[in-house]
Amino acid sequence: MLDMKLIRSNPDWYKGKLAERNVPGEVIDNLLRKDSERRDLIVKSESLKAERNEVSEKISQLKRNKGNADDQIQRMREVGKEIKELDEKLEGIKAEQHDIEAHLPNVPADEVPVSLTEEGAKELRRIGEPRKFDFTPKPHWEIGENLDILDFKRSAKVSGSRFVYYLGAGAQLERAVYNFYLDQNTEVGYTEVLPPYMVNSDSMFGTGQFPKFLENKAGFEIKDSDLTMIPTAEVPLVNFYRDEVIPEAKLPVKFTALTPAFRSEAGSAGKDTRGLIRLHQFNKVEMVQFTKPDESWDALEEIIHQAETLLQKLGIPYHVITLTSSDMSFTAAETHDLEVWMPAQNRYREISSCSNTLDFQARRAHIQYRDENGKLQYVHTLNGSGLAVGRTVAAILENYQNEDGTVNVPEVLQPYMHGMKKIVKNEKF
RNA sequence: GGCGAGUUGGCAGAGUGGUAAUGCACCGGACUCGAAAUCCGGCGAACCGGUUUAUAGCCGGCGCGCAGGUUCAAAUCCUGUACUCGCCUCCA
Repeated sequence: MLDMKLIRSNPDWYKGKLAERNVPGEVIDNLLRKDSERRDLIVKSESLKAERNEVSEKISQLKRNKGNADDQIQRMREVGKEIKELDEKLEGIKAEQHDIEAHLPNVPADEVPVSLTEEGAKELRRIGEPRKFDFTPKPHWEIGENLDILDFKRSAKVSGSRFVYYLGAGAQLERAVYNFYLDQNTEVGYTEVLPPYMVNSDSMFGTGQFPKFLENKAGFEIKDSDLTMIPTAEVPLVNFYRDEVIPEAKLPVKFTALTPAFRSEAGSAGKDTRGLIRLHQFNKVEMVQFTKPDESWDALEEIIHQAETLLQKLGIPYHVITLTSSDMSFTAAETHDLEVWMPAQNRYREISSCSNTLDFQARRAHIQYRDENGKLQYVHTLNGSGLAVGRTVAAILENYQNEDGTVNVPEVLQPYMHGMKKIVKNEKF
């Protein structure tokens, strides 16, 4: 949520910035109109309420002295009616204003490339040489199916498209990857969390998924309940402190969690229909930080660095890009994606998204801290994948494949695989 | 799933229709070399609006889990709902 007071005092600046994210200027004009209408109503209603309080006090005195207050009561009956009418109108305007505010995305930071499409993302650096193959590298789903460590046919039967069974060494590899990630993240100061996988709609609003998520049918809501399957661990991690004041001494708070992420992938029909890239359910290790306002940009660098370290230890080539103003998630002020090299597709694919939301989520979720002057301030929240697990497995299968169809296990994962150095065909299934 | 109790300021805790006691804590002052104790005064949360250069001050609104209702007036009455605790039932 953006600060209404700031929009009120710098409307043109906000119009310009939000135009970079495809928000028409009329939306801001409309918002300002609602805002001033709302405040007019407040003034009217509150002055009547002040009068009512005053007269009620008199009525109370008269009654105590056994006087007659019929005139005043008659008058207050009218005033009461007027107040009710004004307040009903006010509620309507408030709801309309809130609806507009709830749909306004965060303002892009200065470094963000301005573009109304995803074209124009800035490449910051490229790390690791893509391997030269002396055979044609296979896509990961072929490798996985040939080795009998991935089964997309049976998942389709049991659940539908965009699900998968990992089997044997495949399941073990997935587990090795996320255990490696969790160990690495906790080693640099993140507290491991195992959060709920379903959250209520206040939480979904707090991190900025709702209301748009509902309109786009992007998530999986549980019928006849207020619960939604989490689309990312960011939701339960950030909302951990919703409606709370975090003691200053605790900041920065750093959480990491492994959770499944559930996404409907509405609107991506036909895209990445095969393999592990785009599933309704996938595992992800997430990092979340709560910081003081002046520390969040450093924290973003720290998160990206940690995500990069993971890929470097795995030995997978990647690059880091800055997303364009309109490609960022709704809540982000700036987002850097890590994309890993996928030999079979001959391109980089997203494996991590690291964002600073500044106080955008903190405002929605009411997460504050008390500064050295005792004043309440919104914290800044950040999130970054560290990393997507399924996509990591896909990247390992493709980058570490051998001509005979086997796959080498990256060295750092071998201890997590009971020393297994190579994945060979599993005949059991 | 059933029954019962609870939800009031940082904490504790009164208040069953007349507009939020009190204690601890906290802040200011007195006393003191200083502190403790004592005394005096203040403060009670966030939040919203008006005034203002001001996130200062002042004024007002709101405020007793949340949402409605009754009333001139609601922490108090009514309805719904969330959460917490206890007992029962069920269950990995």
